[in-house]
Amino acid sequence: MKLQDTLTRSQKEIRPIDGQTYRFYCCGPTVYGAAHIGNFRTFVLQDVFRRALETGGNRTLHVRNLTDVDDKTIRDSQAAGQTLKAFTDKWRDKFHADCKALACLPPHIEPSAVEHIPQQIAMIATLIAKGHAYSSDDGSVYFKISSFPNYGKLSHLDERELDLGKTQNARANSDEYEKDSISDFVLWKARREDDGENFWESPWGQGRPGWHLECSAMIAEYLGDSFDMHSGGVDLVFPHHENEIAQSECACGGHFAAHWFHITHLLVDGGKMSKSLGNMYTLSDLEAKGFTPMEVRYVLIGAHYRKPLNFTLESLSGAKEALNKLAKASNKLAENMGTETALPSADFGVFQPAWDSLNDDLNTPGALGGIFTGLREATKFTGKEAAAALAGLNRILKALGITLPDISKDNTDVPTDIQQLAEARWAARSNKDWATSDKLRDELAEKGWAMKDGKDSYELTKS
RNA sequence: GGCGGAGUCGCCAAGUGGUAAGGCAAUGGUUUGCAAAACCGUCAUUCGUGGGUUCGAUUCCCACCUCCGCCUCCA
Repeated sequence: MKLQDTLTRSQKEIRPIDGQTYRFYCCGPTVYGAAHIGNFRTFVLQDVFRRALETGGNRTLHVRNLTDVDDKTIRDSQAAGQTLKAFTDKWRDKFHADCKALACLPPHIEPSAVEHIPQQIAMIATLIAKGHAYSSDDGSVYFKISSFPNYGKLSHLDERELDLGKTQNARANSDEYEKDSISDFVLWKARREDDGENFWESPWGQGRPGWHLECSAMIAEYLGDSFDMHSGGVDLVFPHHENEIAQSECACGGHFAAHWFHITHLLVDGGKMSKSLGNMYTLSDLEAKGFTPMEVRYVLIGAHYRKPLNFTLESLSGAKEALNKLAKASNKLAENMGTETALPSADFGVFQPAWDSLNDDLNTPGALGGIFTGLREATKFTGKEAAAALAGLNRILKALGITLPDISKDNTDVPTDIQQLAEARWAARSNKDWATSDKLRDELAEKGWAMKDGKDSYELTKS
């Protein structure tokens, strides 16, 4: 698979270092609230990346962390009057439920920061021993940026630019901790009054780990000093991933991630998403509006991951129809293949262009287009050909993580009163009593049921 | 101020130095008592604006406009 690499700013074929398993790390959520669709754009695209590899017959090792200790989790758990663990567990469970609803495969390993404090302390000790970090008087530990010449290679920021950024922002929060250089970042935060009971013992006193370090330590634990790919939202490029590179390369040697995959932020109605604008949707918000998680997923993969995706409610409605169209086509293929069976096959057939798009820098919208184009041809097939097409369709849909809505007619239970109304209308219609017939149809519509007339029978569907 | 990304039909969105995929919506027809559904069609001489290079640009170059991200703990 060809994939853009943030570090070299070029497309590279991604291959496993060990020649067998694609081992990659994705920065997971900070569990202090429900993730929003912007967060999910990242997680869904990472999921497609993994699915595409697996569909291609490859093995993967997917590691994604949970950030369950940081300023926000501590602050909000205290505000909620809960222990940090109770609070983060609750949001972790919500995150898992949302991921499942969005058809994201659970990572093979999902380490939590709190459960890896010893590994983090060990890494800090190594960094100090090697001269890349120092502790300050208050018991915090900082990474010494000047000790790592490659600092800035991922975000392409040189020292002058970093300095400029600082002066510009002039840090309202500049000094809670003491450090040698303002660019140095914290590895271990000394315990503060407002941390409450959330602190751990360390050689430098009580405190808690810095955010960047959590990931480096967990990566070292599960993926070692070198692995195939590291991913996250674009905003993590600097400083988070830049700092991870510094920590990990200095502590472990190795070349850390061979490939950097960053997903661009989405826009909502052409502008940025923000709480104050009321356009920060969570999955639950959208479900409350009557959309299904699969429709949300469809929209999220509807744009290339390196381009801004403009999320609108209108595109969500479009997704609903597009999924229905796919489901109909799928049923049509099943019907046309007769007694044949859609055996799994390595051949994509008419969907080969869709598969090629997916493998060309994860071009998901190109793949979706390829599916519809292929379907135009495939729905004319019969017997073996139709069976082969259905197998190909199932395979490409699986790679995209799309499951089709069940549009079979007899899957809904019709309440008795609705059934009676429908019978009454059918009788009126049979007697050519159009007035009564239309009136009853409206009545059914008000109750949320659509009555569609066939030649000799009718069909009731929930609207 | 620095670095980076984006502007393609009403909406979402691919793509390419050789004349614009796909989905939604819309719309015509068949069908229907009328609808719905289904099926068959139609739907960008044009790719933010202005220049330039070229036989030819939406695709390359320059300028400008607009939007977005990052510049120390935000996916």
